[in-house]
Amino acid sequence: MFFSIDPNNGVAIYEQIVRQVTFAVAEGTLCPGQLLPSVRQLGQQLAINPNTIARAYQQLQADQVIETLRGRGLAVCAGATERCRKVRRSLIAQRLRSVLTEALHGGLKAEEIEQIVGQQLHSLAGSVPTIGSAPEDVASDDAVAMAGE
Amino acid sequence: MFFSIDPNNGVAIYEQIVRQVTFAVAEGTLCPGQLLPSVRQLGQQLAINPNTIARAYQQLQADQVIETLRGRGLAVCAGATERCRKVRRSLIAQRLRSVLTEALHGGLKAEEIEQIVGQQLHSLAGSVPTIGSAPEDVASDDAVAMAGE
Amino acid sequence: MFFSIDPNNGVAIYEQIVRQVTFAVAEGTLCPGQLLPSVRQLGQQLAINPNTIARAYQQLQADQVIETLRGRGLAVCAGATERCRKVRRSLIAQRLRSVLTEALHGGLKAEEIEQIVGQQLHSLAGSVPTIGSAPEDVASDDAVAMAGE
Amino acid sequence: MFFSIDPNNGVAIYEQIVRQVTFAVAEGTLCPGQLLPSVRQLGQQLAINPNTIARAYQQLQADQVIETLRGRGLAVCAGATERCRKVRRSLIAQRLRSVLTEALHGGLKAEEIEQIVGQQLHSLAGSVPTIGSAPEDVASDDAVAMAGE
DNA sequence: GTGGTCTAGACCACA
DNA sequence: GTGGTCTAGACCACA
Repeated sequence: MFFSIDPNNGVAIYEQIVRQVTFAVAEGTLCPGQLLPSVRQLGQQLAINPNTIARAYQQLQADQVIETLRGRGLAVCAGATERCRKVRRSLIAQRLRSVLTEALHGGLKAEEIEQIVGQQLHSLAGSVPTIGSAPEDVASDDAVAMAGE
Repeated sequence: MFFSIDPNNGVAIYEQIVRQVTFAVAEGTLCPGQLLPSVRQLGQQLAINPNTIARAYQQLQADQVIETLRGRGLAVCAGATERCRKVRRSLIAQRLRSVLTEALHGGLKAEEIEQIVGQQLHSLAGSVPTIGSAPEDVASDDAVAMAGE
Repeated sequence: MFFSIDPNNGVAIYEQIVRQVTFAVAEGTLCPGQLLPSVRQLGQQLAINPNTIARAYQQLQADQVIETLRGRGLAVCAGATERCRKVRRSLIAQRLRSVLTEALHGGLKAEEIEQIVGQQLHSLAGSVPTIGSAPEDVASDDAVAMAGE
Repeated sequence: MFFSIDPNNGVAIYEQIVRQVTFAVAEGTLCPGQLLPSVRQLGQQLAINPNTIARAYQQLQADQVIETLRGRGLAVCAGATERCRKVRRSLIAQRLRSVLTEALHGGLKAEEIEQIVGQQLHSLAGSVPTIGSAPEDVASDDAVAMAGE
């Protein structure tokens, strides 16, 4: 499990961790029953205060993505994979809609936007380590939510 | 000039104003020499504290998008249109890249992402009154979210 | 709004605050739209660190009991009264069941327990300031649980 | 002697063990002189770390419920039955009063609470293996407290 | 003034 | 060793 945290991108650090864990579970990089890195360990690895990690883990517990095994650590919940897949799609769709709205609102034309998207997907596709992503349920948009903003 | 501010989308309010003014200039809704609404007036219109508006205007001055006309208010700078066009594309591209990176990183496949983008552009294209915009988010995608940006 | 916090009763302080706010909303002592005491103010009043208050308020936000009014404070959500009534009953029923189970399990007879309950209700009824409690929905047991004990 | 431990009910595990042993002695399931299961044995039976069992046994010794028989293990003290009866009633009464106070404080009416108690006693009475409970001394409330929650 | 986030460091229950 | 909770103090955006 790798994290890439950017403390200055406007998204709270704990939130970035929540999203990345959620995505890792959705993708199968983290499987039900598997232990997460400990609060202290991950804090050290990311050079982030353990309390911040703990806060992310707290939210992931509220989201029923992970659960505590007393004295042993935090493990991915049973059934979390499915839940995280839905949440992942919802989170991405939400951010996308926000950007697309701004772009259209700002006067960019749909074709132009699609072109930018296409370009970026191509240039990113190579560099992003797309670990054999499990097949996705393309069905409903933004089905569920683990916790409201 | 219409603004649509979402206090809960993670982007600071003053930043949203900066972006929307920039986009309006890029688009030609606001032309060089044209006066902006006063801090108080806009504050009242958006039901936002004037301090927040003032802060946005400060940054727009620093960005050389607007300038003070002594005793008359703030007006769009000469040459701002061109500058804002570049900035607009850059701002959008930047946000897009950020979302796309997260999506790919999170295991979504490029095709899937393009599909979501296509869907959303279609559903938004109708509702977003490009130029002289007004009503916002019509579609009901993304019911809830676990954690918004 | 009065709080009575016992730092040593085994229930986390922030949890006690969450419960008491929830109950106050259920009871109508706190009404939708009403502002809560500020984090710093309540912290001082209870001689508790403001961060602990903030944590309670965070959970109450996740529970959709309160919401932030940017820069102004935290206010009770619309619709929270109904929600809190259900939660209140559920929280009490949950604790009661836990005690009753222990009592029966430990060999006390049902009659004996009911007698103790009756005695205590009588002796407590006088001292507890039961502010005209709104009528209760006696429907389903343990409907929801916003916050487990 | 059977234990039912709930790791998530807010009461520390060692505390649950202390209470259940106390209750078993009160009830006569455990009699003076009788040996308790060893730390290791009980730890294995409950899938709990032996350290936790040991801590519970330590407290039971401090409470004069059990004592070490050199080389043979831990046995119920003489006179413990009587003592545990009082403690049992006190512990239950204490927890009950705590819940009832919260309930009244939270605006539930006495009738409503008694109704919930009645319902739950009926539904639990069947499932809880009430081992021939010894007659109880219904005298004083909250006589002693060996171990606070 | 308000809440939101983060750091640093402490103590507890449990393994 | 593990997570959970709490304190103390800082900086930020917003009113």
